[in-house]
Amino acid sequence: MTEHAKQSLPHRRTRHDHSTELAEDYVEAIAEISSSDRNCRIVDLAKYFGVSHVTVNRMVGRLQNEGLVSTEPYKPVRLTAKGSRLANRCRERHEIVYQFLLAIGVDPQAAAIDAEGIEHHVSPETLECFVQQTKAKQC
Amino acid sequence: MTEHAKQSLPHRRTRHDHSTELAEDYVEAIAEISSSDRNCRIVDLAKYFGVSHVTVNRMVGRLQNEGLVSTEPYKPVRLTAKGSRLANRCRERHEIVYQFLLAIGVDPQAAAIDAEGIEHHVSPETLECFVQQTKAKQC
DNA sequence: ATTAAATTGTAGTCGAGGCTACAATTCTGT
DNA sequence: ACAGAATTGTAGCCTCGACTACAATTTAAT
Ligand SMILES: [Mn+2]
Ligand SMILES: [Mn+2]
Ligand SMILES: [Mn+2]
Ligand SMILES: [Mn+2]
Repeated sequence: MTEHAKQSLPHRRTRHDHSTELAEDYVEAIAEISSSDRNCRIVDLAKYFGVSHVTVNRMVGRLQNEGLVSTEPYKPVRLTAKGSRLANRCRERHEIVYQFLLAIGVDPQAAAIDAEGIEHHVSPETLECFVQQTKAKQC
Repeated sequence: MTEHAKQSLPHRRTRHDHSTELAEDYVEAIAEISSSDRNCRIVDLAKYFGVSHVTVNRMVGRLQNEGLVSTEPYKPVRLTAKGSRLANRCRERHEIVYQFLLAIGVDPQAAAIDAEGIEHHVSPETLECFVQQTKAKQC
């Protein structure tokens, strides 16, 4: 650790959050689409994220390299066990952030938008505080 | 607007937040360093963010193109009026997010780290809710 | 005044994440 | 069965944000 690591730690952490963000959103999306549709296709993900199918195609390849999804040419995308576990964790965290924003009075539309970005920067400690606050508000 | 814009709006918004994030963090850092040191140098920013001076150098060039900073070769980096206004807005938003996290019980270290990423995804509506919550807790 | 150190600039590389254009494959309707 | 539509894959391009290695300039020490 360099002398200024303490100073730059928050920004280093933010950069790390961003490096894992897409994988998290992808497995979450694949889980959601798979549960309703039964089959998650490349085009579904392209529509979901608002990007081209080419971008999705390459990202799915990366997720496969990381062991999070399994797919074959021209076949649907499925989550591996590892991918499923990650998806569940992300879905729970996302839901906690979203419900917390609602609980403090943010309107549903803004809460949905903000939660999509915020979720990736919430540490376990902060997440726990969100849970407690949401509970408190519901009493 | 395409047919699925509504579905993909949160992710589009998150991508947009990320596209403006670095400029926001840079002007905020330049303002902070300038206020204590008097002179903000490339190396100061490199240490502050934990990146190489080359990365900073190019980013400062971009900020200059956007009219946020002014600098000359081998000279310190200064904020323009426009850059100063942006820095002030970002500093205020950052502080609100940080104080809010403290108010709901997050420890200072975690709050500092999480706030650095969260701040860029907080809409004006949500920010206002943060302010109200922080006030409420202080009573 | 010279040398050494610090700072800044430049050249060239890399991977991530976006795109368009086009080719290949699979699915669907008649 | 086969033509057309939808889907998926491939080639090639771009910008951003990071890096190393090295050159130029400025600052500091002797
Ligand atoms: Mn999500
Ligand atoms: Mn997200
Ligand atoms: Mn930040
Ligand atoms: Mn972010």
